[in-house]
Amino acid sequence: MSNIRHALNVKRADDFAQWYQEVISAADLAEESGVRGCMVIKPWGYGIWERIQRLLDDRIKNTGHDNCYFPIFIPLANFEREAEHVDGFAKEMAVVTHHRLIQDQKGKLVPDPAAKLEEPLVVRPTSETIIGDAMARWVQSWRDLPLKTNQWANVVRWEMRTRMFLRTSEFLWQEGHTAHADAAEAKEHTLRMLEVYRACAEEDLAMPVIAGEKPENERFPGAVETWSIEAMMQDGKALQAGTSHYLGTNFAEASGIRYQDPEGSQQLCHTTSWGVSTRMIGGVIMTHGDDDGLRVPPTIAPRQVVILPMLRGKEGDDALIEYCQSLHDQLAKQSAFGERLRVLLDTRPGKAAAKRWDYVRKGAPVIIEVGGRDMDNDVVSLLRRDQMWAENGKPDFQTPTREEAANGMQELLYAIQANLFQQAKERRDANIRTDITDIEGLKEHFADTAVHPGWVQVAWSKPTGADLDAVVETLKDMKLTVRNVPMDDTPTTGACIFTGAPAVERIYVAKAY
RNA sequence: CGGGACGUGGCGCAGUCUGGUAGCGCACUACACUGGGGGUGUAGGGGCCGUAGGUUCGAAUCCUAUCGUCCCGACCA
Repeated sequence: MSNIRHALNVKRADDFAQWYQEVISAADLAEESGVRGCMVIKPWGYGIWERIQRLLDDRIKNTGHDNCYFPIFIPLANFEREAEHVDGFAKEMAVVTHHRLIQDQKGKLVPDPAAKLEEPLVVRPTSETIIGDAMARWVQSWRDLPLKTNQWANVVRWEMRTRMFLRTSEFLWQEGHTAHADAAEAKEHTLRMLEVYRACAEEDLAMPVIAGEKPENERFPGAVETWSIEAMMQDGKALQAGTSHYLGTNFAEASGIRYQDPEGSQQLCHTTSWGVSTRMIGGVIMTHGDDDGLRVPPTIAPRQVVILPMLRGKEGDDALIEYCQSLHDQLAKQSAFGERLRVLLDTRPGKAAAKRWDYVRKGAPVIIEVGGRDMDNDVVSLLRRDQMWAENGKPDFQTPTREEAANGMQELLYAIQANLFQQAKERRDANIRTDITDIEGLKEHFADTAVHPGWVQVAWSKPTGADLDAVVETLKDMKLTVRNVPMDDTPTTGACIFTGAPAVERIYVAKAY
């Protein structure tokens, strides 16, 4: 046990925040950019994002959406139209005020006063307003509805405190925007996209989530309802991994999105918006990472299988590479999860044993090392990243024949995917308490640092306004937040843990990212 | 944005208090040895010490400003 020499210097149990950063650098996912709050996403990290994009984009297309692209700059006046929206975002906006630079007396480049924009442009923090404008043009008749669009884009929110992938000033995301004829259809669509996110998180990212409705205080600025998927990280904190909003007619009114109904009268559209971002990658790290680095689920791994020939820089290398190449080709012809296998044969000079640890840290699901002796016996040495340590504290290499390795790969990848999900789900379920019925109990539970705090689901009366503010304040003192009310929540009885009034539903309470 | 810490070769650090012009480990390069495993040895390459001013004969070291990073808080779809 303790004689295992892990690939990272920091252990999750010792310092989770530092471990998180260590994984990002050790797995070569991203690095600092020198620009406050902005990061450089490196090939392995971006490769994971591309995988998520591909899989989610398919799901979005399959639910009837087409991709568009809207400008990164939004006229200030345009942004001003929805009051709550402005309140929510005004304090974190990047603003463009000039369109030219000139050199001052000292030779420094400064904005040219003569090139000041008459109306400043804001860098989009989200695109409801500018897409609303387009929708107002595109929608005339009830026959134009529903209008279902999506865009993949970057957005900017001037964050006070940033953390790689979890909260950066600039981040990449997908934002869907739809317009519907009535509330029922729009609400139904909001939930449909929430379900798409749930499926994407659980099936593609192997990250179990709770899908549910956000309480009033956590709503998106300008939304009537906000729904989310919440994932539990290994330190017990909750991560909001995706949101879906029913916007009512708020943005339709602001942008004039109207249609003529079959009877000939003008009606306001009901709109929705929903998004997931590169934050998902932070979720993958904190869901699947271990003391040896990242573990990437096969569905989103840029490379699912890495083959490392044990080269010696001598004659014999060529035959070994040929042997590995044939394994590579055999694997690359196969499929799993409805796609061709992604296999890397790494023939760069260097020791296989040394390179192995790079891929362990990156979390490649399957690592295959092949030496001369393997070749002679027509076998390979195969390491499963999701269960890589043997009893003796050494990497647990299996030695199937080349045929067995090739023929069993699809099944192996399915098994790894399932195992990662299972591990995460068991850990989450083991860390949810549902038996706490008073504030004191809540305090005790979260004060005891010896116990993994996780989440607590409590009965509550769904307070609003000032009553809700009081609840939020109470929780804040304990560094807790209300997360969401799960969709499959059954009617509850008893008293609200906060107000004492009759409870109407059960909500998750947790520390959060 | 408030409090704290920090910024020295790719990474991790020492040197800063007591100014004299840069060092260690890992990584990297070459060669040799080794050869089922993150190996060993020898020899090398790489840094105007975040940036800009200032004090001084002389600044990584002292002063000022500024940029960036981390932690705590406030804030946050």
